[in-house]
Amino acid sequence: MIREEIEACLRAALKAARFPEPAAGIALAPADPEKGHGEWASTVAMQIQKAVGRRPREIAEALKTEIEAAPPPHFDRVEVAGPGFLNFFLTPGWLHDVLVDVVVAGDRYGRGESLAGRRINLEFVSANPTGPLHAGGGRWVAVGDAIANLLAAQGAVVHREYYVNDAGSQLDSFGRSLFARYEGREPPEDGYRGEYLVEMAARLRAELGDGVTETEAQEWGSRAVVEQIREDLERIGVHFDTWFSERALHEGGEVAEVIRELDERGYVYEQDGARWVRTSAFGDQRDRVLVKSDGSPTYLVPDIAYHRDKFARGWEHLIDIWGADHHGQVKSLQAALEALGYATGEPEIILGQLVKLERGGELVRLSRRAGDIITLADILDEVDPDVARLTFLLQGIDTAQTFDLDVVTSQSMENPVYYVQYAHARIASIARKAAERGVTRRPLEEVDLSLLQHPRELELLRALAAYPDAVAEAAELRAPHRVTTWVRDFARAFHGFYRDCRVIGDDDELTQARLWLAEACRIGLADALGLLGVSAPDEMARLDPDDADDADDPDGNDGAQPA
RNA sequence: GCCCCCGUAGCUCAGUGGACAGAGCGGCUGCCUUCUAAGCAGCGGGCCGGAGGUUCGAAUCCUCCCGGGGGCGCCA
Repeated sequence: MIREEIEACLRAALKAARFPEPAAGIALAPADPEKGHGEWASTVAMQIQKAVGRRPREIAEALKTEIEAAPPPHFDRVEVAGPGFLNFFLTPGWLHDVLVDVVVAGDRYGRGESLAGRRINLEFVSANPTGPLHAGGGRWVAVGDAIANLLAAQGAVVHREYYVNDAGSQLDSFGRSLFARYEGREPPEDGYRGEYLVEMAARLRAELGDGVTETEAQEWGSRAVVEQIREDLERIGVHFDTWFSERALHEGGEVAEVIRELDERGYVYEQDGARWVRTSAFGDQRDRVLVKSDGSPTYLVPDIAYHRDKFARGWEHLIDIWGADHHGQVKSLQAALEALGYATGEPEIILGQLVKLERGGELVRLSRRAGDIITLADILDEVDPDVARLTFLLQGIDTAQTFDLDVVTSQSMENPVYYVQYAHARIASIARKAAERGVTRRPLEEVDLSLLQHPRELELLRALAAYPDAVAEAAELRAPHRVTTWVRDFARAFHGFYRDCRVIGDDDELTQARLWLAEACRIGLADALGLLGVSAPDEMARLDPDDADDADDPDGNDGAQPA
C-alpha cells in the first residue's frame, strides 16, 4: 500500500536528516490534487519543529532533499508548501495499483484486522414487548445492524442480541390494558391506549375464546407482540441471533444471585426499608436502589444479571445501543458490573439521539401509550427497506434526526438511496451491454491500466483507495454514517465518470481497462452497500417524469399561492 | 440546579488540529442519434451560535455564555 511506502520514505528521510520522529506518529493524509496539494500530504515538519528548534519550512526543505534521494514508488515530485507541508505528487500508476488491489482482494477489499477474533455481543433495539416497533426505533434497527456488519468487517465475531423485557411493571400495565380491551373496557388512564390493542384483543378472543384471565392475556399478548416485532425486523432484513428473555433471568435465579453477589462483595446496604447498591464507589452520581421496600427488585437488577449472563456465555466485549433517553442509566449499569469485577467501561454503550417524525412540515408525536403511533411497519408499507435503512444511516447518531415522512415516502430525488443505487445499476448495465456486444474482460495482467488517465478515472480510483480507511474509521467510531458518506461521494464520482468516459468504445485497449475499472467500482460499491444493509440492484425502474412531478409536490408544502 | 447530545449555506446534513470550509435538496442556466437524464456541468449562496483561551495552526481541543433536544423515581 502506498501509504506505508510514503511513511517509510518519510521515516528514512527523518533519519537521514537526523531529525526525531514525532511521538504521535508521522502525520500523513490524502491530499486534494485539485487544490494543487498533490496526492498525499505530510505535516511532519510542523510536528517536530519544537523538538528540532528550526522553522518548519526549513525542516521540510531538508526532508525534501532526502526524499528526492530515496523516493517512494510512483514518485513524481515533492513540494514544500504553506507553513511547511510536504506535498507528494505521484504518477497515476499508484492508482492503477489500487485497481489491482481491489480486484485481487475482491469481496475482501475494505476488510480490516483491528478486531480480529474478538468475540463481541451487540445488543440493540430491545424495545419492550408492549406494542409494535415505532418508526423512530427503525434508527436503532438500521444503525445496529450496520455496526454489527462493520465490527465483523474488522474481523470480530459478532452476535446480534435482542433483550425481551417480558417481566416487570411495564408488561403488567400492558397486560391490564389488553385485558381491558378484551373485556370491552377502556384501558386504565396510565395504561396503553393505542388502537393496536383493540385489534389484538379481537385476535386474542378469536384464538383463545372466552374466559381468558388477565395473566393469560398478558402472556399471550407479549408473545404476539414479540412475534410481530420479529416479523417487522424480518421485513427490513435484520436477524437476531438471540432473543433473550428477562423472565428467564428471574426464573433461573440469576436476579437473586446478582443481589447476593453484590452483597458478598460489600456493596449492598439498607436504608429507608430498601436495599441499595453502592454504585457511587465506581463513578455513578449516586447509589441506586436494588430492592424496593416492597421486596421487589428494580429494573437495574435483571439488567445487571443480563449483562453478567452475556459474559458467562463467552462474549469478551459487550456493546449496547441505547436511545439517549436512557443515558442516565449508563453509569449505574457500568458501575454495578465493575463492582462485580468486570472491566471498567463494560458494557460499552452507544447512545443515539432520538428521531422526530415530521409530516407536512409538522412534527408527528410518537407515543405508544397515546395511540397515534406510526410504526416501522407503516413505513415499510410505503417504502422499501433500502429507502428506510439508508435514510436512518444518513447522519451521525449524535444528532437528533428529523425523519420527514413526505420525503421518505416520495420517490423523489431528495432520496439519496436512488442516487447511490443508480450508480450500481449503471455498472451492471455496462456489463450487460458488454456481454451483448460479445466484449469480455481479458485477464487483468494482460490489460494496460496505464490508459486510465482521465481525471474522472483517477478521481474514482482515489475514492476506492480511501474506502478501507473509511470502513475502519466507521467501525472504530461506531459510526456507520461514515460509510454512507463514502458511498455518496463515490456515487458522485462514478456518475461523473459514466457521463464523461464511455466504457464500451472503439478503442479495445481502453475498453478493457475501463471494464476492469467498472468491475473494481462494482466491488467497492456493492461491499459498502452491503455493510449498510442496502441492496445493490442491477437495474433501476425508469422514473416516469409525471410521477416525479407528483412526488415533488406533496400537499401541505409552503409554496406560491395559486393565482 | 446537575448530567448527556446538538448549533456549519434558504432547508437537511458531512467535515474526530492543518492549506482559500463541503455535499445533497431548493433557485437560475446549459447538456440526451451512442453503456437507463433517478444523470452531468455551471452560477448564486457562509462573522462554522457568541466571547475568551490552548496551539506554529481551531468548525474541530478547553472555559464561560446564549439557543434547541433528551435525562435527572423505591417507573422501565
